[in-house]
This record gives sequence, structure tokens and C-alpha cells, in this order.
Amino acid sequence: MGNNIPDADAELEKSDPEQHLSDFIGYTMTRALSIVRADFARTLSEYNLRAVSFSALSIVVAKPGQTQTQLADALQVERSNLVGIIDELAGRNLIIRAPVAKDRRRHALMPTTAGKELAAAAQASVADHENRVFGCLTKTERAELQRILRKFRKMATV
Amino acid sequence: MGNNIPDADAELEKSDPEQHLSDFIGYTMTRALSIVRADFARTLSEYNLRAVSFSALSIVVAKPGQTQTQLADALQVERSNLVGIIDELAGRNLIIRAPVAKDRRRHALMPTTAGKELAAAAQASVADHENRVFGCLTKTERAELQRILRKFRKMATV
DNA sequence: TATTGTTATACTCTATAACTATA
DNA sequence: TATAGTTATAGAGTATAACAATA
Repeated sequence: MGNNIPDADAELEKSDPEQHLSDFIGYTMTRALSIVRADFARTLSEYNLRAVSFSALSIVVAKPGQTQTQLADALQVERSNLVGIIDELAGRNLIIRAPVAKDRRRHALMPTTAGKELAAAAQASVADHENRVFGCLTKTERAELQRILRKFRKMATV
Repeated sequence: MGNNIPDADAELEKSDPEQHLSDFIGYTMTRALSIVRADFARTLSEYNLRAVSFSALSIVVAKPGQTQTQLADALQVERSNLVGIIDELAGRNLIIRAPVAKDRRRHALMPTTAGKELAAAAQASVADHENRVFGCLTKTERAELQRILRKFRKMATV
């Protein structure tokens, strides 16, 4: 049973420690996304937004009136964990929890004017961020990357 | 200042709550990767491996003799957090911390025979997982996705 | 003095259960 | 009974500081 002794020279000509791992698309995508996320977080920090609060605000602006459960589903977070995100946005007067007359358990999430303005500004900065970070790819490559990723999201079954 | 009242019908014809967000490659990639990761985690659970311990083991097998600091850099984790990962793999006798004669502060990370075997088996399963999860894409699309992601990793500067 | 591995710790994220008020 | 929002909590994951051994 292998209690190997350090073998100083064998295999050391291989300079890439990721060799096998980078054969996997999932690994390459993970590393690529971590580069994107670093710049994305920097971009959103100007607005004191995290990725998830940016997404939440954007969705509330794009589709006002959703309940917290619906928004949690759209964001793929537990509805218990959405509470703090909504608290954060509502505390900054970017959205409000409006009562729903027909069902008093529910809150209709509505953007305020300030929320719409911040969402628009942040979205413009995120668009700049994407142009910056993906600037090393050609327009064709960016479009192809989006197309393939969208197809994957739509078609993947596992 | 906008204390908007729920506007029951306006905008409700829009059925996709992600509308603006899915214009961003980063958003699409995040969602795509979360699909991949779910199946990846399922695959590795057969071997009682997490993503990070699979990566660590794979790198130790591919390039034996690295120190913990070098491996931490390769994995992009803090070296303090690598300790537990190495403890886990060493506790299962998959790798060993071999002493380095020239510098007694360092450990040379070496795979055991069992570690090499588990890495090979897990890597085969991960290859199956990739074929399964990306089966909805054509071979050309998968190759193109890999090519673009690799170019991005190599070229991205931000 | 600086570096390697380590410990301790704190902060964020995520997941689950249980509560309340409403239906 | 069931559902929407909430609270509490536990488990990961991640980041920082400080320590002992060694260079």
C-alpha cells in the first residue's frame, strides 16, 4: 500500500498543475467565472450592491408586483434567505413591500423611483463591466458563448 | 419620493422575470454552471469527494511533490483553508505529507497508490458526467465553448 | 526577518425547521 | 390544513491574523 517516497524529478517536467482538470469544461468555466465575478463585484460595490441584491432589484424593476416566494424562485434562493435581501433593499428605499388586498399574507414587491434609477445606473455599469471583461474576445466569440450557454440552460436535463 | 402602489396589470405581459439579467454573459454563465455543479457534486459524492478535494487530489496525482502553499495557489484557496482539505485526503490515506529534507518547514504532497486509483476512477466518472450534462450540445458546440473559455482565461486582464 | 504550515476566528452563504398570520 | 413571510440556527465556504518551527 502506497506510502510513496518523494520522487523529486519524475513528472516535474509537466509545468501545468491543472493538466487533467482543464480538460473539463466545468473546471474551465469555474475559473473563467471567478475572473468575471471579481470584476463584477468591484463594479457593484460602487452601488453598495451584492450580486444577489443587484439581481433581486433588477427583477423587481423588470417585473413589479411579484411576491417574495416568486422572486426567491426566480433568483434560486430559499425564501427564508430572501428576507434579508429584501430588508436590505427596502431599508435603502429601493423597493417596498406593498400589501396585496386579495391575500394579506403576501407582499407585492415594487420598485421605488430611487430603485428604478439605481437599477438603471447599475445595469449600465454592469454592461460596461461586461464589455471590459470580455473585451479579450471577439464580438463573434462573445455572441457564440452567449448562444451556447443559453442553449445549454434551455436544453440541459440532468 | 416613490412609494409606488402595486400596479396589478402593467408589465405583467412580460413572462420572463430574468429579461435584462440574461443579457449578461456572466448571469447566463452563472446559471449554466449551477446546473453543471449540481450533477458534478452528485457524481463526486460516490467517492465521498467534494469539488475542491477532487481538484486537490487530481493535482497532487498529476504533479506530485508540491508544497501546500503551491497547491493552495493552484487551487486558488487560502493556505490556511487547505489544511483541512489535506487532512481529509491524508486521513483517508489518499495522499501523504512527506518531509522535505532540504527545508523542514515544507511538506511534499505525494499521492498514495490508493489515491492514484481513486483519482483515476473519479476522473473517469467526471468525464462521464461531462458527457451526460453537456450531451445537449453538439460536439462542435462543446469544443467551441471550451476554446472560447480557455482563450478568455488566458487573455482576460481585469 | 521571512516563510511554511497551522490554529483560531469571523463573516458570508446556504439549507432546514418551526413559528405567525392568514387563507 | 396549507401557504407566505419570518425567525433561528447549523453547516459550508472564505478571509485574516497570529503563532511555532524553520530558514
